[in-house]
Amino acid sequence: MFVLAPEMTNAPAGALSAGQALAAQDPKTAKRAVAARSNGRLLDLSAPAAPEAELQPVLPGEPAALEVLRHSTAHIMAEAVRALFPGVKVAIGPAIQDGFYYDFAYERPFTPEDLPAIEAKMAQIIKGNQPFQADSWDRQRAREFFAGRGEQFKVELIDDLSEERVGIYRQGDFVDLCRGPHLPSTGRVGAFKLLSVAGAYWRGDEKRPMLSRIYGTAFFDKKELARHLALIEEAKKRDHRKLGRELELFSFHEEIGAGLVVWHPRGMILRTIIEDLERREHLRRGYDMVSGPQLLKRELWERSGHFDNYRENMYFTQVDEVAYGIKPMNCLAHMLIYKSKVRSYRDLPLRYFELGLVHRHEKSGVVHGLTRVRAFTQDDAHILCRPDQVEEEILGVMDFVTDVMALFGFDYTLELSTRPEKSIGSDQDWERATEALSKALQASGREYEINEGDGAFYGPKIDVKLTDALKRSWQCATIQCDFTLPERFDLHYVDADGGHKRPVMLHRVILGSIERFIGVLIEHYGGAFPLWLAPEQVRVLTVTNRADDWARRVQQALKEAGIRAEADLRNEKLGAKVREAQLMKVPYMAILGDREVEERRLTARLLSGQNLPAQGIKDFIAHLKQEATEPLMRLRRQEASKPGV
RNA sequence: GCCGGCGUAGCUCAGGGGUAGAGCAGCUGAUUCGUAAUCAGCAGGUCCUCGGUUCAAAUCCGAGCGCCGGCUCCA
Repeated sequence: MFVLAPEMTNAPAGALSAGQALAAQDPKTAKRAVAARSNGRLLDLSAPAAPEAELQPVLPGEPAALEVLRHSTAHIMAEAVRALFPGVKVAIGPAIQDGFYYDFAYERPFTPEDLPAIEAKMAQIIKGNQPFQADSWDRQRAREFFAGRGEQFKVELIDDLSEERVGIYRQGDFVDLCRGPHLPSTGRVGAFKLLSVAGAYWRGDEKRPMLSRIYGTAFFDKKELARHLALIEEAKKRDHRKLGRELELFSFHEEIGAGLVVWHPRGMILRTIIEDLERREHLRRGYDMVSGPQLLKRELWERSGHFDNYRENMYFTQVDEVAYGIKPMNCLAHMLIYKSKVRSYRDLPLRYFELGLVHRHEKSGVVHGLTRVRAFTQDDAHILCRPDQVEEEILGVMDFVTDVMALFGFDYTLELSTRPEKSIGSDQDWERATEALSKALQASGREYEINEGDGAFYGPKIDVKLTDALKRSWQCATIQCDFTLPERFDLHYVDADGGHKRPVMLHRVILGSIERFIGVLIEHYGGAFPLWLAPEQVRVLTVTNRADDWARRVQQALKEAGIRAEADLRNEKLGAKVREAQLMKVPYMAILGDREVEERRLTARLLSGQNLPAQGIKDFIAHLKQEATEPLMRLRRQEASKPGV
C-alpha cells in the first residue's frame, strides 16, 4: 500500500488553498467549482493560493470544467481496471473532444463484455467520494516508484520529461503521473459511460506495442449525458452508409472490392447536379476544363517524386513491358498541358480544372463508407502563376471556398500545414511557399491554426475543415503551394524582360473528393436534401386509380418543366404511398384524388406533413422553380440584375 | 497494415454439431380505400469463400475476402 509523501503540494498548514480563497470570495460559487484559474493557469482547489494572484473558479458549464471532469474520470477508470485486472499496466489517459480514454497493456485485449464490470467498479469509486490528492515528486523518486510497480510506460514518460519535479495524483490506492488538475474528489463525477474498446499503438507509433484502449465519456449531470448519447444515436440515424442504402444512392460490393463505390441512379443524379454546378462556377471564375488519362508511365511518376514519396499509395501495372502507374493525383497531365507551348507572363495565371478520378491504395483498415475510399473524384485544379500572383490566387480560391461552403450551409475553420519529414524541394522554396500561404491567410482576416509537419510532400498547404449540422468537422478543401514540381518539370514562362522564369503551381480542391463530400452532405442533411439537390423532387400520389390519367399528365408536365418527378400509381392506400415517399425523403408529394381530378388541380404535401392549398400545375411548377433554384445561381441572378452592372 | 468485434433471404435480425426461421421488401389475388404500413396466398437461402476436424459443420478450428469500432494515414 502506498503511503502519502511528506512533501504534499496541498496548501501548507496556515496558508489558504485555492478552494478556501474562492470560498472567502463567494462561498456559494466556490462550492460548485471543480478547479481554480489563476493567471490563465488551471489549479487544483487544494493547491496553495498565491495571495497576490487573481483567482477565478472553474465552474461546470465551461469547457475547461468538462475537461477536468473527464480527465478525472479517466483516472477513476484506470483505478477500476487495476482493481479488476491485476497485472494490468497503465499508459496514458487524457480527456478528448467528447470524453476520455485510457490505454492499458494487459495479457489480453479488453472486450465490450468487460465494460459493465468496469463501470460498476467505477460507480463504487465515485460513491466512495475519495479525494484526488496532488503531489510533486522529484523525477528520480517517481521513476523508481513506477519502475518498482513495473509501469514501464510511466517510466518512459518520466524519462521524456525535462522537469526536475513531476506531478503525481492519488485517489484511493491509484497513483498516477499527471499534470492535473483534477476534481476535488471522485464523487463530483455526475454521470459517465464507457463506450467502446479499441486497439491503439503506444504513442501512436505502429512500430510500438499495441495497447488496449477504453473510450468513455462523462458529464456533470445525467441529463447532459443522456443528451450526448441521444446525439450519438442521431448521428447513427444519419450515417451516410445506412442512408446511402436506404435512399438507393450508392452501394459497395465485396465482389468489386473494398473502398470502391457503385453509384445508383439516385446517387448519380446528385453527383451530376454538384458536378454541373462545379463546372459552371469554375468557368465563371476563369478556370479552363482539362482532362488527363488514368494511366501514366511510371517514369513520369519517378520524375515528379510521386514514386519516391507516394508509392505505397499507388497502383502499378505493366503494359507491353512498360511500367505504368494509375494516377493518385491529377497534376502531371496538367503540367504537360502547360509545357505544350511557350507561355508568356501575359498568359498567367492559367487555371486548369479537372473532375479527375484518382485511385489511392488506402490501408485495408481505414476504408470507410464514402468518406475514405480507394477511388474518388477530385474537383481538382492547378493554378500556374507568376510568383507575384500567388497571394491573389490563393485569396481567389479562398473566396471560392467561402461561396461554396455558404451554399451548403457549412461553417469552416482553416489550418496551415508545414513541411513534413518525407518531402522534396529546397528549404528556401518551402520557406517561400509557407510564407505565401500565411500571408494570404492573414490577408483573408480569418483565424487559422498551424499544423507543424502536416504538409504534402511537395509543399505546404491550407486545409479547410468544414463543420456539419452535428458539429463534426471534415477535411474537404485544400490549397497547396508548390515550387518543386515546376522545377522538376522545368516549367517556365517568358517574362516581360524576355527572360525565362519559373512559374509557381498551386494545387487546390474545393469540395475535395466528390465522394466524401456527398457522404458529408448526406449526414449534414440527414438524407433530406434541399429541393435543388433532391434526387426525386416530387412524387405524384393517387388516391384511387380514377386519378391515374391526371397523375400521368401532372408528372409529364413536371418533367417537361425540368423537375425530377415520379408517380406512384400502385393500387395502395394513400397512407402507404405517403409513408414510402416520406421514407425516401421526397421533398414534395402531389396528391391527386377525385377532388383534384375534378378541378384539374393537385394538393402538395411537404415532408413536414404540411399541405399547401390545392393549386393548378402552372402555379405548382412556378413554386418549385422558385425554391429549386440552386442558391449560387440565385445569388448570381441578383447580382446581374443590380443597376449599373 | 495492426488490435478487437462481426458476416444467416433484397433489408433488419433470431437460431447455434443432426441438415434453416421471423418481420419488412418481392410476386399473385382480392380490396378503389384522402395524408407514415389493407388483407390473404406464394416464392425466396452455396447460412461470406476456401480448407480442416467429425458418422454428420451454418454451428468447432485455420486461412482469405468483406463490414464495424479504433490506431496510423488522409481528399
